[in-house]
Amino acid sequence: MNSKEIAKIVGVSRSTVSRVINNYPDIPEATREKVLKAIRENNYYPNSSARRLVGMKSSTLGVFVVDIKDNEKPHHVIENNEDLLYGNSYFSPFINAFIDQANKAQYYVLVSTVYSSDELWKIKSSFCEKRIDGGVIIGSKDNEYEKILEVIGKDFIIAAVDINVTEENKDKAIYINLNNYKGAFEATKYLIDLGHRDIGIITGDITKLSGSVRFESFKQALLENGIQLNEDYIAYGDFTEYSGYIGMKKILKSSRRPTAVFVCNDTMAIGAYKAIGEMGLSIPDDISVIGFDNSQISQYMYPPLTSVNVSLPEAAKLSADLLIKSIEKKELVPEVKIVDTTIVERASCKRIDN
Amino acid sequence: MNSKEIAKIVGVSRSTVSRVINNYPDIPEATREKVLKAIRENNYYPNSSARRLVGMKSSTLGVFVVDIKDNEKPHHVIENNEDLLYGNSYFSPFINAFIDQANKAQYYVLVSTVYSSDELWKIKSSFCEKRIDGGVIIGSKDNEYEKILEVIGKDFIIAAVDINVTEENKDKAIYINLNNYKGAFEATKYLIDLGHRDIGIITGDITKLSGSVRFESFKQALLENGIQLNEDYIAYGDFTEYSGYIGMKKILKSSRRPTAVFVCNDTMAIGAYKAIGEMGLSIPDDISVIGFDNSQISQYMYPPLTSVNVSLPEAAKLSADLLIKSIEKKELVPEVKIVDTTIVERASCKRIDN
DNA sequence: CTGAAAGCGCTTACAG
DNA sequence: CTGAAAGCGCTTACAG
Repeated sequence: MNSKEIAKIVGVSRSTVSRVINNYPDIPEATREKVLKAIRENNYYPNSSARRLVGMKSSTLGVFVVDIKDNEKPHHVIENNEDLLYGNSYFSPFINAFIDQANKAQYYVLVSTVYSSDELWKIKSSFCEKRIDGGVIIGSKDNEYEKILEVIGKDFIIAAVDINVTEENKDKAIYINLNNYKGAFEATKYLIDLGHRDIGIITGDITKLSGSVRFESFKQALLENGIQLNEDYIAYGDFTEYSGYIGMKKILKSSRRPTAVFVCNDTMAIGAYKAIGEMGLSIPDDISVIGFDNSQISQYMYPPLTSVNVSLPEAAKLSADLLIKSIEKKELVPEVKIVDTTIVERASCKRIDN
Repeated sequence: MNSKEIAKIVGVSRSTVSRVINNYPDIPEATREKVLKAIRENNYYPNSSARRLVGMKSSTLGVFVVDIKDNEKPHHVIENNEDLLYGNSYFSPFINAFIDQANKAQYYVLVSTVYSSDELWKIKSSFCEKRIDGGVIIGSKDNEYEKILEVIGKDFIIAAVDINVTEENKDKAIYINLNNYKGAFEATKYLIDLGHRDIGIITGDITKLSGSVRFESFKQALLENGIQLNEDYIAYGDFTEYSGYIGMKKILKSSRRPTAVFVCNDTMAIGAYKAIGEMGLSIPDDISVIGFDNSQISQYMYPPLTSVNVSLPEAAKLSADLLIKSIEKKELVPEVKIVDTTIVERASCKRIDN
């Protein structure tokens, strides 16, 4: 079944069929009705490839989940480790919300994963083969993102999440950033307000924007509150559960233990909990812990983890909306959006007296 | 940049360019090299729509996540409830593994969500508009699936997860089922072997295959072990956290409490844990709990939940592989595959003396 | 081994 | 208001 057959059935030309499908004005109601009826009765769906070929939009958005691990790490702590995306639930809320928002606007969503530099071609080919009208990149480090930008050129409608915006790149994409600075600052302030002075940190991957900003903000918050940062209280992690475990072990070995630790994401907090448990310490009595991301798991941890909520679903909806806005406008509308953060208090932090 | 331009640059015809792209034999190595070089240097990517239009495959697989809720339910227990897919992490491992497997075979993946019967068109149009070469449906109830089958006709390559295979439908799709019977049987047997005789159940949505089978299997296991099923110990849930909460409350009101409960999925177990906590009871000392799905959260619950593992990633990989097999063969190869289950022991069940 | 030509199914100026 | 025709970018018999 194609438009020609529909045309024959109704007794009009393909042009007319096309016009009613595309909602042209100036078509007599009677004709429109007849065509629509034939379409319905014959179960006709216009071929999407043919439409694209003549320059219509594909009504498809891409989401590229970049999760490149250059150096393999041991994962003793992780049970059931599958080591790939499906072992990492961090991106799922984003992907799911993005699909949902796109679908609402009648767009389809192509999802691709990039696990190594060799797979960057997936992003390029999706754009160059004209499979998508626009796409969002999430999970990439700044340097990877620069490489991607080079590769796909500047003629595409593209959005990036959690990427450092510079003079150089600011006109080349839509940027959705998380208010990491405020979130980390408030998390630190929260611990200080609870009376803590000996505060540690397990950082994220500081080659990612969210990793470096959370760390800087933590230091700034201590500084502004006249608190000395103890080098022993710093552990450099990489956002994985295992690094949280190792990091907390390291911190707990300090001659004088901190009374609170800011763990830069919830996944590392899981590892940190294990380390604390193994040392026979208890949360929050012996040590307070605050996480970041407010991931699904945080509410089920024991004790439930106080965490900084950054709404990935909100970031996803923003990405989809802005991408679609640019697509309908037929050109990239560069923009920078910041998704806000709030602290979700649970039971992992305790007030202490000095 | 198109194939014509490449042809001009190299000094051959478009036919020849096309032949090298599609790896035709009988092309002199010299010609092949020259064409490849021009393609590389000019950053040429064949237009996917044009290729599809002449009958090539789209190299795209669809995954349709069906999550239709006919009647809205209260969700008091759920914090941060967004009520949509991204509030439901159950499907994520499947989606992610499916994408991964498809990408490995050089296929793209289109993901769509269906939250109400009105949105069933998404499935139909993806197929009929020729956006995908094949697709898998997950999360649908048997009756919804039948409706989908009707709608999309029988000319497409389609797979379905967790659907009852009948004489009627068995030739119309590829079926990937979970070994719910064995899993539920072993879970029940596990409790019995631990010495439990007063065993309750919170069922899943028994209009879904996995819901009804797990329940039937539970009853059968009790029967074969000469244990009487107490009506007070049955709570009918629907796989949601809230129904687990309500279900456990109901069961705990029995004049004589059961010593163990089989909760038909982990999400409901979360609710059940809360109910048990609120009654001032402790797991597993006062009551043993076993879940189903071995979801990511189960290992972080307190105490960690013993659960039946069904590998959704494995089901996903199977779906992708079989779909691709049919596509390459250019016709549906109906098949039924069963994904196996195993019990993952953690700390929520205890041996008791009779 | 290779080119000219047809054709996939659509949309959109163009002309009336 | 509407039809005939061109053209989107590819692949594939067909003929040589």
